[in-house]
Amino acid sequence: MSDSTDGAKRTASRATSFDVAALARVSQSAVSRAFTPGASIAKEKRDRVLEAARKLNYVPNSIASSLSTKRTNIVAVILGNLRNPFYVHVLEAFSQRLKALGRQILVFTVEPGADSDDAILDALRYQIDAIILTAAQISTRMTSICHQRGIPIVLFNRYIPGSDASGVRCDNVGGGRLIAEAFLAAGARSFAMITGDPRGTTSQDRVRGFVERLLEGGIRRAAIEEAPGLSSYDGAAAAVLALFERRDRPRPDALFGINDIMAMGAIDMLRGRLGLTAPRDMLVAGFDGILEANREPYRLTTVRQPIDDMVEQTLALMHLDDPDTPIARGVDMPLPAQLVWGETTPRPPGFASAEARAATPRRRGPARSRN
Amino acid sequence: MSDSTDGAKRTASRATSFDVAALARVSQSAVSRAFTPGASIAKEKRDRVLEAARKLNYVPNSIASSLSTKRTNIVAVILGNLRNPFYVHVLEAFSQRLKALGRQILVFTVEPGADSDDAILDALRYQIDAIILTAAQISTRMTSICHQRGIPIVLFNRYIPGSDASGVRCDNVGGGRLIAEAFLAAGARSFAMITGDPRGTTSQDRVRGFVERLLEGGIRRAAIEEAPGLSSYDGAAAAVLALFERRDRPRPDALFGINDIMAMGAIDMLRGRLGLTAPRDMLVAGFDGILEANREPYRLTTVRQPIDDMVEQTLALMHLDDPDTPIARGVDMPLPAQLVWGETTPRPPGFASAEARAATPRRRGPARSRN
DNA sequence: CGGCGGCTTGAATACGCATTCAATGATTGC
DNA sequence: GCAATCATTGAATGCGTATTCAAGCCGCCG
Repeated sequence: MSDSTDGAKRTASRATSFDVAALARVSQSAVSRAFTPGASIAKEKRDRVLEAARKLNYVPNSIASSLSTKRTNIVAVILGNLRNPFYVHVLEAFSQRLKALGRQILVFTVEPGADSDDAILDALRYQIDAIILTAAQISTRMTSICHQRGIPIVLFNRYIPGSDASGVRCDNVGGGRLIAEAFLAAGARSFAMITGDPRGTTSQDRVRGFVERLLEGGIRRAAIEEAPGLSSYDGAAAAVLALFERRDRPRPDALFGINDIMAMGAIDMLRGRLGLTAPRDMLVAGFDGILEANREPYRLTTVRQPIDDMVEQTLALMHLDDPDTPIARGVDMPLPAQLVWGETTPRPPGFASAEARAATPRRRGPARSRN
Repeated sequence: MSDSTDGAKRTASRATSFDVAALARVSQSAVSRAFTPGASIAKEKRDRVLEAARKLNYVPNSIASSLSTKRTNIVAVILGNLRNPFYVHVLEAFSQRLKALGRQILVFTVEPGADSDDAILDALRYQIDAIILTAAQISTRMTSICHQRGIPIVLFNRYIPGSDASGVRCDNVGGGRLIAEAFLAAGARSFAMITGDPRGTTSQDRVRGFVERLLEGGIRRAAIEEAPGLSSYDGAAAAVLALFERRDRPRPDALFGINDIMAMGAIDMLRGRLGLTAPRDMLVAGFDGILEANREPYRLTTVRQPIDDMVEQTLALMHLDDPDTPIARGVDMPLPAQLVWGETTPRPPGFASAEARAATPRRRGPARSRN
């Protein structure tokens, strides 16, 4: 375990391609070629190089490599809010896909509500090949700088009308409509929503779709309660309380949480403090389709975002493999959203049979092990 | 929004320090100095440089900088399992602290149970300044390579006896004892544990402390059920079922989930499928002290890991600011763990008063029935 | 048998910045 | 008033790799 040079300072002895070249009795070029797939080098010589590299524990220096190739194979992922499991799932999905593509991830977390300009500037210093932006504001100055530098930047789960940056998201308006429809089908009469950060089209679109569909059903009013402190479990819980303190309106019998984590906060507040259970005392629905919302205490009716498809589209927009492709500007790519029936709304007769559910074990079925 | 060169290919026009120097009529050295805090440069000249840089949208190239300084200011964080919110909180904590220290994070996710050697090699290519390893195996060959290269590597929430790598963790044995003690104080007679990955000292130590303390209390047996598919919510749920199918032992009246997420899975399975509620039908406790376990459906009694202290110790071990300090080898740094009373165990008389709880709203108030 | 194209190879160079070194001008101390 | 110290400056060099370029080598076709 402990070698001879025990108390040694950090000797920082890192073999370079020249060291390997010397040991293998070849040129440095040959070493470089040995580690470059598809490079022109005789098989026998490559083996000799790899052998020498192994002996020296040689690890190619990607930093130096990046300096000449002008590609780092690093993608920046800027996250706003890891308190919402949705974005954790998003990070996981990107991590998995980018690993498969041989890319690294530089993560940035930004205070929810703060703008992401600083994070983007940090990212640019590292010459990242692309930027994925979730849940954060961005200035047009930044998008313009990125374009000037040839860095693709894709907004995930949001879009900014008129912006140069492209965005991948789901059909939030349509999703909001699905929830309204489910509520109407269940015979609800009085409606409420809990929203988080009112900036951003994601939230607005969901509200719009919801209200729009209610209108078509003849419902002209819906209470909209904005949670304090932006989107969060706790904010939603507080918003539910506030909603119940309003005496000017009838108590709602259907509650739409703008995302699952807030719907969960609402459900817990309803049950724990107000003694109300869904769907008996109130219908509840969320949005996102996160794993956690399908667990026993919630079984939330929600709209599932097609994360995997969204991730794939995001990667496609970035053209990581052919950097010379012109960057797509201002593309808005909405993907279809799908209603997932849980148990916080009664299921209408037509939907009584088995439904596709979120990617968790069959509800109440024999639990399977894989996670 | 759209400038004149609309359909332009990726022009990749990035100003260099030479461009800035030319515009500011100074040498490239001056530009470098203008961006280096503490460098010797006249204030007036620096301003001139910064002005020119602004005009050109100049962003210093950290890659090139790293090549000469041999420091990237990047720290690799290797994560095993983002399905467990504990590690999400850990990532958040590191992200926040490292941002404050001006460092970037390169994240790697590793399949739970897989070894992390590949991720480490990838990290080394990027000349990261340090490695933080959570929830993953590591070979002695890797630790040795890291040491040879002068890269500090710190294991988070685990340690490997006899390894060169240092580790920061909490006192898992002591924590396990605390849970046993809480169960004993509540008068439990028959005990069970649900464990995940049996490799790794973290899980073993918790089991050991638990069993050890039970022995001291005169209890000689405890059922240990290993969840299929390693540590996970679903695995724990399955393990609970398996536990109840064992007819050879009395049904346990106290259940220790090796971590909170598994305890949550157990609680949901008990309640949803077996109709059992904690603490009425069974005492339940977990370990970690995650936010989620203190929500309404759980209110879990658990042992809180001092994440912030652990993060701080981890950073201290890495000596990011003085790279010439010899790397600490094989340090094992256990921090004290603290019992957090929830509602899944009865609180003994002495603890009836207010306790420090996790940061969520006060547990249920007067349950008003508004109907 | 001559020539041509394809595959390998190594020397040299570029990538963008930090830093060393020597020189200059400015300032202080005596 | 002069020497000595100090702050500021630019030219030059190095960091580790990829890539270009020209040269060497081989086999193959006509």
